[in-house]
Amino acid sequence: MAKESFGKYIRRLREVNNLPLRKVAAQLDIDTSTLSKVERGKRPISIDYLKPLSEILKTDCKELQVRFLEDSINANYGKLEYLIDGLNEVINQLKEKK
Amino acid sequence: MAKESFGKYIRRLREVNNLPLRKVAAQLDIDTSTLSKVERGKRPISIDYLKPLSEILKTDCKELQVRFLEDSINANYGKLEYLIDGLNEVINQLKEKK
DNA sequence: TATAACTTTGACAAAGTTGTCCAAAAAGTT
DNA sequence: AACTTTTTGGACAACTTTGTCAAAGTTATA
Repeated sequence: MAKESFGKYIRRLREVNNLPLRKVAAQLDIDTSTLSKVERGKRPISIDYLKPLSEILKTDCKELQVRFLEDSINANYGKLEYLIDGLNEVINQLKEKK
Repeated sequence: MAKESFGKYIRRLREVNNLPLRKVAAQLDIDTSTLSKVERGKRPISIDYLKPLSEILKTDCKELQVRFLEDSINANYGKLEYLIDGLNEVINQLKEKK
């Protein structure tokens, strides 16, 4: 079964924390409607909001990034035939680089 | 040491094949100067050109995709703290999905 | 039901991207 | 050196993306 999307994930967290869109959006300094669209998958979130969002939603920053990447990579590179191989290679490069 | 960039890679292949920018660009149906910029890393290549490009340059389509991903993922997600973890997770998801 | 708070929708502006065109620069040839 | 071919640079138009605003729709509650 397919994993919960990024949007549904952050909506769920927001509801768990009993926060209205209004408050979360204000803390991120974006418009309520923008956040609403992100939650419903109508548009991607910008990468810079991930860190603050994880704090606002009191969630693991890593988990949030991982979920973001799942959506984003699939949207951007889903067409590629050799995506898995490419990702593995990228990981190898990144590990060497440290 | 850092790996050869995507641009340098396709330039090298083009030169090995003794093809001018003009010919490769024409086959891709893009402007010569666009391809020139891609080769010099002044702009990204659009994903749709990868397959035809691999044919024109007589190279392994997989290798080309992998090199493209290295550049592209680094450019788009390089900032993320947990990039490696995220990529691993994405790979797991993709493997399950098949 | 009336009211207030929350959420969604779509038109819009600003900024960023993608690719073209053409002139200038560089490299190769005779 | 003159000529031809290849490559580069930058201004431009078309398109896409990112986020805002305000009005309309929903939901919760008194």
